[in-house]
Amino acid sequence: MEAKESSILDAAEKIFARVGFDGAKVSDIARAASVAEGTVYLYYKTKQDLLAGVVGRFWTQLTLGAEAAIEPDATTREQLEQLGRYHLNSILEQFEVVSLTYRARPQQEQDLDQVREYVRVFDRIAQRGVDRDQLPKHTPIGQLRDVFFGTLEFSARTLKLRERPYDHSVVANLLA
Amino acid sequence: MEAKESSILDAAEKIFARVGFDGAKVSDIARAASVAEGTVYLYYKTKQDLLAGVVGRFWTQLTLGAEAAIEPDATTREQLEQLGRYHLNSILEQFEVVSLTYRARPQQEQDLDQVREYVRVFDRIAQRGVDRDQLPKHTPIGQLRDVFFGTLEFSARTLKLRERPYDHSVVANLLA
DNA sequence: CATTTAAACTGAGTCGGACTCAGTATACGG
DNA sequence: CCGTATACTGAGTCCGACTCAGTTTAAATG
Repeated sequence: MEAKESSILDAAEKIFARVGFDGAKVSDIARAASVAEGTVYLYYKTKQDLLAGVVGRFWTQLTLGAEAAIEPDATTREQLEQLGRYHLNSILEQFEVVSLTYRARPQQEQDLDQVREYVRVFDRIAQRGVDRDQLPKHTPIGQLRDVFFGTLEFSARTLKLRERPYDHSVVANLLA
Repeated sequence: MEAKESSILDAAEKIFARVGFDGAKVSDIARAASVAEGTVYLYYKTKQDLLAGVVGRFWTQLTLGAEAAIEPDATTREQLEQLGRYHLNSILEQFEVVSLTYRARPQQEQDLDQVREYVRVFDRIAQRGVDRDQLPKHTPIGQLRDVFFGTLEFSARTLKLRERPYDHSVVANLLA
């Protein structure tokens, strides 16, 4: 990815986050990226495509951050707590960008590949937990994953909508 | 709500569900409702407003259905299973309409009032469970609610995106 | 009933913003 | 340098959300 393209993505992310997908004009994004409107369309076929680019990059970076936040030598339980805290903190801090994910096209497989990649971080921790007998032999990892991310995502939305301060006990309680 | 208005909502729901919010033209919705385009705007200020109408009605009906699906004399545990099954079945069956909820404006308080009303069905069951000693005295109902709906919502998305058949064990396992 | 007045409805026209593409600038090999 | 390809530009096109002057329907009054 060359400089011009990520400059477009930067501008798009900033403006989408500020005024939302519908409120953003491609012409404004182009100006913020110091580029002509037509240039945006050289890199992204449509505005919707540009959104997919922003969202994809975000989740890719989140995956990298998550992997960095997990201590390889910690117990499975500790690792899950680390991931949970990292996840909740991240989506609360960057709630506007996360919200843009809902505007991606779920029927377009490719649009959500990076989200799947991110979710696999959980799967790897859990699988390793089973392998080294820190989780029961037949733990239903898929269902556990749904509980984990589902709860955190729903909690985050609730917290944001109510403007309540973040209750740090959520992660700890969830694992109990 | 007079006949013309619900005819507009019916048409909008059908077309939004089929082609999505962006793919739907107000003129098509108007024709499907046997009404002029301008008439739609007498009832709803904007297309976004029309969406809020569709989504609001959906959740209101879901609340009624949920209340009907719960046996007043059952144990708390049974009631939660009933609600869980009803919820998961409903959102899987009407996934397209549920998805429209994500296009509502979360910052507009009023847009999500009916969703909050629906969620309160859970709170009432849990509160009653505490009152009649079927749940521990200091059960954190709010967090339990996040786990409950969060997990089901995330599971439903996972199931839909993977086109897997619905695994009925999710609800049972969740409560265990 | 006829008549006035208000309310509901209509759809051709306006307007804004996503997207196009003919033309211009820049890079690069010979 | 020149020729050619590649990157970029932004004025113009097109489409669909939204408006509003005009028309129809309904209600109120005598």
